Amino acid sequence: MTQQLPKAYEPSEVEARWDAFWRDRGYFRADASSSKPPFSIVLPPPNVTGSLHLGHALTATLQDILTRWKRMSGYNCLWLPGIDHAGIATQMVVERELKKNENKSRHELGRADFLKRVWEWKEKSGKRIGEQHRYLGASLDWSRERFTMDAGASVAVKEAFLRLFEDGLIYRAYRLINWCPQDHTALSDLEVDHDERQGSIWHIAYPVVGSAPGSERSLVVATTRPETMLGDTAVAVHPDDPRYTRLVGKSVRLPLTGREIPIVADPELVNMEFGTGVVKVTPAHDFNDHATGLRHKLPMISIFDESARTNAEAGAYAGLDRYEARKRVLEDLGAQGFLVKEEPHALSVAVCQRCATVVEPRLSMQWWVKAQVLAEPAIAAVEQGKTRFVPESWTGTYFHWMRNLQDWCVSRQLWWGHQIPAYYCRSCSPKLANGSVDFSQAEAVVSREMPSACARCHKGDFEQDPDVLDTWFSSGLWPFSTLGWPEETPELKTFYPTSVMETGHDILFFWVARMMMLGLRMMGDVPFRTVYLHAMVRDEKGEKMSKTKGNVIDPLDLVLGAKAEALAPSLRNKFPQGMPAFGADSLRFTLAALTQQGRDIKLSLDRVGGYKAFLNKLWNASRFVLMNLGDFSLGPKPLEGRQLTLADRWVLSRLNRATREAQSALEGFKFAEAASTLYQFVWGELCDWYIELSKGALYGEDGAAKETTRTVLVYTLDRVLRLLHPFIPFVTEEIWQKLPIERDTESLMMANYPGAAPELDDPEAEAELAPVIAAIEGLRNIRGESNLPPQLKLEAVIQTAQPELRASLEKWTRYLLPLAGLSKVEIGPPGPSPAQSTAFIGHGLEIYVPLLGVLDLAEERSRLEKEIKKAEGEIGGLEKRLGNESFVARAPPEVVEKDRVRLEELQAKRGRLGATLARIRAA
RNA sequence: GGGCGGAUAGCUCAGCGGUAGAGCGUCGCCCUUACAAGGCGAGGGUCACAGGUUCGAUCCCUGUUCCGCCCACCA
Repeated sequence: MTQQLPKAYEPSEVEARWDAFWRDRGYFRADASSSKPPFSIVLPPPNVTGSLHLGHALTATLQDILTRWKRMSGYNCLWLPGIDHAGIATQMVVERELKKNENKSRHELGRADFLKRVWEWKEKSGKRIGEQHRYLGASLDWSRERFTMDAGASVAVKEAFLRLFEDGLIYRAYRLINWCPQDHTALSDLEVDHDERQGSIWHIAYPVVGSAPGSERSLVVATTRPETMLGDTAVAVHPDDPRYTRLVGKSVRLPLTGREIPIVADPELVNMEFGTGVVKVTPAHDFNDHATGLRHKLPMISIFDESARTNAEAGAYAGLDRYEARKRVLEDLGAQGFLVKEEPHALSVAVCQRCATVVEPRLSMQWWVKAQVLAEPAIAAVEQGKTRFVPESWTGTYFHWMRNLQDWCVSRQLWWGHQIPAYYCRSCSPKLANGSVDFSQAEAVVSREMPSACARCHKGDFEQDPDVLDTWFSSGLWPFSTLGWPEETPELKTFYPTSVMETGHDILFFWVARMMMLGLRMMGDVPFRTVYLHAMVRDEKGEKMSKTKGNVIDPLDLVLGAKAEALAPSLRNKFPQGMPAFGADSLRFTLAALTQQGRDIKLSLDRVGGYKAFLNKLWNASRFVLMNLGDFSLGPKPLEGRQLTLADRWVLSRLNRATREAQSALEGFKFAEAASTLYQFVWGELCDWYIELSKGALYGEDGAAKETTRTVLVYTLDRVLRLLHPFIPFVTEEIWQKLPIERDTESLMMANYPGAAPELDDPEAEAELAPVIAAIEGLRNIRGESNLPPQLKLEAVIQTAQPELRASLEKWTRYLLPLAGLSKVEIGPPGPSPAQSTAFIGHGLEIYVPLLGVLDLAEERSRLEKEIKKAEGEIGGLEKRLGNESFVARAPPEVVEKDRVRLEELQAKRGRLGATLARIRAA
């Protein structure tokens, strides 16, 4: 006896079981020595900062769909999990915790103890991230889980750094960098956001030295940062500006300090049209000014310390926060008559991506990667099609960025991260006043390990560079460091280049581009064949999810449900009773169904609910099948030699089409299309039609017909479960386990993914069933429109001029009668319609139902009038088009013919409806 | 200042040169022996706007307006 299913689908009950089942049997594990074709994806390692959000759920869903699909298709699949140490982000989180819980700073703890805390945090957070992935059903190979700071990654990082250094692609330089005064570290250009703000622009008069007293001439500069004037070392004008050419080479006296600075001509910095055409030059605190300073060999005066407080260079203004300094400078400028005016001014300020503090450009010694050199092969590889982007539109963005690369600042003044493998001799390096090594002046020795002896002084007392590497340096090595590089492992051989890099488009530059550059450099080949970039998940209104907006949805709340008080405010409104448990499958199916290319995903909770209903539908269809099987079981080659009935042939043909479409959608990364094809088949064809059509045979006498129906039902359901498994692994496994079929594997996830079988395509069957479906729908329309209860059996007359339609209807009354709720049907060629009947005309059929005194005449009249009006509207359109000579002459003949036929049909329809209406009126 | 998306039914979205589709929501009728998380039926759209190409445009082209994102050193 077949196992039965509970009446309603309960995701939490079902989903809890399968992850452990799969893992215990080792199904998620890849095999580096397998002879199957490889398919590999490395999971973009989530940051250890916290728990997963919906973006991660989308990542996991899409990658799991690909992996499960490929695994079922005979590939040796590696989907490799890992987590990222996320340098600055994690350090900040732990610092904040430390402050909150113990009211201590990291400096009070010291580097070693602080790092111990971060590692503790990493353990906890990493564990949670793993659990969350398991709740989502992600079939990751946990035996290969990695961390960007584990021993293997450290070896890889050192190796890569060393190689780049030896090749001259990593160097140290004293330059202007983005500095976060809050986090006290350098930032790369990418780690800086630009924020539009309303500020002011101030005009300040700088007196020209040597102009006649009394008629003293001034140059008026415009600036949004007046406090930086303390570090000005020139003013610049355009060489072609007639207003100022005479003054070039002279000097101005800096207000407040009285320092004399030159007037220089610079066509790059100065735009004559803008402001007064005079620009103050502060080479130590502005990128443009810095370049200008280099061009003119100007002194560079840093007036801020690491917290952006003014230092001794600021003279009387020393020791102030930069904004306080601005206030004081402006006050004094005003008091002394140098301030010409202040105007409101919209400006874009650079802020730290992590803490939103306004970034201060700062001169400092940092490590750099020569990005342009690495970019060349990365550009070429994409040009040559070795790696392609999906959607393709990202290719242009990639090229644009790659072709305009500046050198990459990779050193960070943090504690959490890979410490730079550079060492400084304590004996012969320059020292600071306090006796410690002055790293900014000392010469670095780059080495895998601490050197044993100094080449210069032969002593062996070294200190490692205290800085760490940008977190993206280690993640840039991820596709090969996780496979054992720099060792030549079997994994590397089998799985590199990886098949697909699936990630959010927000980290195209941060990560994808860096992997391309470093992969090509270190491995000599691209890190992945295809880059699929998905959209950002937003809330239903299209707003970015953020804690401050209170619209964050925790994926696990959707999966497991949550109490109202645990929800973000905007969700609490929607679910005052708490969030129901939709289950991982519902969430996964929703995310897949909403994944279009190049767009934001607005997560509609109603659609999550809708797809949960779909799972329930699938569940109940399966229940129906299982409860009607008796002791049936499906053997090998089940369809061979079967006398298939029309409905059987029809559903197999439709299944075949769905199979083909789902396959090709997946091949093109069209997740939504694949999901919706399968959805439509299951609900709209299998459930709505085949199951209904099968009931006659199923409830009838035992025998070959019943056996065949059972065969087709189980066969179709088995196929559907396989097709759907990559999308909704839990519920499909649960059902599949109960199917009475012969299996060559214990689990659906290891079963074969179905391919289309051309012999199942059956257009004749589809054509033959079409009039039956049309007749049923026509009769349902009459019943629905006339509010006739379903129990009321009707008698109908169906007339059609087409003999093949008549033949089909006559042959398949066994489908027509029960599904249309008829007690009797009369089928014939067009003739006089029955007296006092209502009509439905369409698809070549004229359907009449005698009124029998049960129908409301007025209602029937209005229904018929409405139908006639609709037909007439369409007739009008068609007549106009067919009356247009150029349409008839130029449109393809088949289009014209189609319209002619359609017009005739409609005219006939109008005629018949009109006649029917007249008879009702006459009654 | 460049670049990329988007604008289709009340909401979330498909469609992308030949009569506008789905889910949810709405309105009827049904607790029909898989499913009321359901069945059947219905209503609901000048496909942002203006031009152009075409026999024909929601779909192609141009421009405009909004929305979102990315890049850029505009004092």
